[in-house]
Amino acid sequence: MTNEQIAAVFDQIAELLALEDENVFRIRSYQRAAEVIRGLGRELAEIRAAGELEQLPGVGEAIAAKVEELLDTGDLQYLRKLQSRYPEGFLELLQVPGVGPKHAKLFLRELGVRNVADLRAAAEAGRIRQLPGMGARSEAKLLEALQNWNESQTRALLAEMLPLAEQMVQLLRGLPEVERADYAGSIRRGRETIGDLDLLATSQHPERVTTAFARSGALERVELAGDTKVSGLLPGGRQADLRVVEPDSYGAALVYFTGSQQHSIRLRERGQDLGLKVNEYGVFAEQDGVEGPRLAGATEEEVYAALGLPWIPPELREDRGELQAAEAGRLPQLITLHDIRCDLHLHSSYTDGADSIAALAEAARQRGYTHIGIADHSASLTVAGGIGEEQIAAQRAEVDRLNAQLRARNQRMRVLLGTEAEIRADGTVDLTPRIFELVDFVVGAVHQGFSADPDRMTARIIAALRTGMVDILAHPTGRLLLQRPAYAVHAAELVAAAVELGVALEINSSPDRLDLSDVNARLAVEQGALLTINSDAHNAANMDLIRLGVLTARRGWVEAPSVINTWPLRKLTAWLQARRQKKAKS
DNA sequence: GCCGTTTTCGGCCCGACTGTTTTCAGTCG
Repeated sequence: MTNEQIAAVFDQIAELLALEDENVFRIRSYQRAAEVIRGLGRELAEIRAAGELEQLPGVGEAIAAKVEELLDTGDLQYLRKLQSRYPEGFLELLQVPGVGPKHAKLFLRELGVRNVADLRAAAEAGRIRQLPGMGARSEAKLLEALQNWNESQTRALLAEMLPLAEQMVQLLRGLPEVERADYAGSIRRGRETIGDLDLLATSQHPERVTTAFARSGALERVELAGDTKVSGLLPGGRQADLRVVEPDSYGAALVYFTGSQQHSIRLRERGQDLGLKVNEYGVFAEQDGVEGPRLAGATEEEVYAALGLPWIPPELREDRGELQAAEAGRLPQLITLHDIRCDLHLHSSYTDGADSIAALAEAARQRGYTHIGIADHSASLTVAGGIGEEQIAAQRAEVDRLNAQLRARNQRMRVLLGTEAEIRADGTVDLTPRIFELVDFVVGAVHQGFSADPDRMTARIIAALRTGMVDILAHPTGRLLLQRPAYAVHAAELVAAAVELGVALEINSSPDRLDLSDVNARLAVEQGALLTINSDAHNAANMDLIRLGVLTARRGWVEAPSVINTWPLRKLTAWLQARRQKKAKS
């Protein structure tokens, strides 16, 4: 079983235990274990083989035993037992906004509601309002939630939500009484998919802002509106939450609403140890349960400082060791968009790209880059109009002409020519070494035969790397977010091979790829792999997508020096030269 | 269920909002 599958089992156990009205801390243990497992770079099977399961944070004797059972049998008796107490599909009820374990069980017990369809029928028949603790209002809210449920239940891609978030922040900043406004939540942390949009504003009069926002029409439907909080649905059905606090609390609120929840919990626990209370309004001295004066709150830096920590970049706030690193003064110097000097995976109009090489070079120059790499599809990817040696030779001539022109105009921009080769099912590459008479570098990629099992896929890619023909491995795990699962290969083995062979692993910035993932990027960093962050743009405008790749890299604790896109052109070409010489010798 | 250079037992983050059971439980993040 994959880490993701095992994490999903623990999430399910947590939901079932909540139905059982179990101790909340026991429930939280399973949730925490699930999150820790999702954040692992290594596969659980490997960690188990090394006898290190119980060394994972949040994994003790009981959970370790369950991991082992899942790895050995692909099944878990404990889960089966819990599941057997509820109808199939019952847990889906908990996905309906406003329905928690208590109500779900009430519906089952009193009305025989077994799934979402039953619930809808009961609500439409007016039977919910007859239940103890429920009324006509509860029933109406439930019906409304059910109506919007389908459209809002899937997560959205980061790229889809970022513009929406920026738009909302602009709107908020334009409201009277608003002093500051920002987006927070998982979008500020740069997560690859986003569940809902968290917005934060400051004002001396929070209630005026929440009222104005609720009336602004920004939300298609307002679900909840209080003095400091508004929730509702954006056009398109995405959930949005606005919180408004006073300026003195801005930093504390930003920390809190940026999360992650686990990061917030760790901060509050740390506060407790120091005799401090941490909430979204600030850090307060606390004695015998009595809240003392506010020690921090206006800025994030101040809040972290009150807890004896340096400011932690939002992308790291996942409870994946960032507090320990901060305490030890070992936070990474995260790569920034500003560090990027080039984009090495661009498609031109020679194949399925929209723009000429010259247009791409100019777009890159405008972005402050000093060089780019064209990597059009090679001949065997016919669906993308892949090109053979003859056309690559024509590209070479054009690139040489263009570089001469750029030099003549004293423009600090150079074009490297690459090609995106196919890694075939047998682990060979659809090119011969002669290609290096024409191109400066080769990007290797798998575009077909994805259904192969992970063992075979891993062997296939590593074999391709061993040919020495591949300088950059594009979108290494082949996932497609919200479409195709993340584990097409054994990432850890792939990283090890890339390190051994000096191949750069790509963080592909396509919105539905972001591959390597944050977790795998971190694994690569820890193993000392070279990385490359590329847009994979098929037109000049999409070169801006590299921002997503940089966010993903930051989530993976990536620092600039290990990313070849941050290197000066001279260093990059020297690296490629050295690889060619090594290949020639072998 | 996990965790611990003050603990191997007794803790475990904190607050907003809603609807309804007039004092709070349920849900959410």
